[in-house]
Amino acid sequence: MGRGKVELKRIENPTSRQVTFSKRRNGLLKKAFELSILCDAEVALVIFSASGKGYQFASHDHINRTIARYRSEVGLAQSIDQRSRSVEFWGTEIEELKRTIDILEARLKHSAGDDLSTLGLKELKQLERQTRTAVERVRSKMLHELNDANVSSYISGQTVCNSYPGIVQDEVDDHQYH
Amino acid sequence: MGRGKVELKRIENPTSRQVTFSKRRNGLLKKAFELSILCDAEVALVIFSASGKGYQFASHDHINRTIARYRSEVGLAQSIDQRSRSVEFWGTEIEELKRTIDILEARLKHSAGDDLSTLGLKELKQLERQTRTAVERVRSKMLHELNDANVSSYISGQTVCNSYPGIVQDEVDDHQYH
DNA sequence: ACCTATTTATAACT
DNA sequence: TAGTTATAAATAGGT
Repeated sequence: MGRGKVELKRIENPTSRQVTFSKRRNGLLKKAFELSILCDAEVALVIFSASGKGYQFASHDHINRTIARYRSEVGLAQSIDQRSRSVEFWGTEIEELKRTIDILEARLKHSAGDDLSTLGLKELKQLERQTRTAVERVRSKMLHELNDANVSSYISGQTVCNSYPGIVQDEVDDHQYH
Repeated sequence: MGRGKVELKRIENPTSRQVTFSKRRNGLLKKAFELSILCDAEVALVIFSASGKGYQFASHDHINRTIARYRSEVGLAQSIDQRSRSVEFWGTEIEELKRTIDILEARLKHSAGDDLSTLGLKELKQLERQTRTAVERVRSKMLHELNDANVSSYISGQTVCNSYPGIVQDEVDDHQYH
């Protein structure tokens, strides 16, 4: 893409190699981000320039952890074995994991409508939409489950229809579907 | 790029999401490869589809090793070496934290109505109740926020009260909150 | 860094 | 799932 076609080999001119690196690196990072959003995919990307400078993108926390470990391994030219046994290394790893857990737990509470006091109106609106969609999806899934499990049964067909408005109280029928 | 512009959000239609994933994944892998050749850069790219299928590119062997390690961590099998190393010094703490994170992430998805295929009817019922309650709570909280912000406004009071009774079907009123 | 002529990537369609 | 095509996006070369 550009004024001229370029053949797939190392660019010899150091200046244009650097320029191209900078441009394409940004393009690649952008596309990695887009893929993760558009397709709900998990993407991890690590780039090191020839001069050793590093760049990264990670769509998920647990990939971030992996990348962090990678960077610490490569960056600090220390034996993996030594480093992996150090308190420092595993300590920070544990801290990161705990922080991730805190964040996830907070988000889970919010999703259940708990602990909303810290949220602003904008977040509440977003959450309202999310929870509303969730209810619909769950109900739709339940409906399909019930239909799949009782294609020919008139009684359970009734159950399905009846259960739609008041879903909470008919746990008694559970055994029929397990 | 294409017949139409596309906005940066998860593609809802599963078919086109899958098609887009396939195309963009290939594009990303190709560009990662090109960057590594043209600019003599070190590039590692890991992609997991939402359904869990993995793809990767790595320009150098030692990144390959990192990726292999990552895959073994994320995948079901974990190398004996890794397990013994972490267990040797830190017991199962990290593994437990990771397991906790996996569980929380799964529950978070469920709370958003995603990834319901693994759930049984009983869990779906429970989830339905939870999400239904969540919507109510979020709406109630929004109501208070709005009232706090518009103490003297009769209109906003009306708006909120009307939205309460019918949770699923009154999307029509949404614009009043957005 | 900014500018555009071109090449590439890809969204919609088949 | 694999082609085709019109269009959006990336970017090579130049300023």
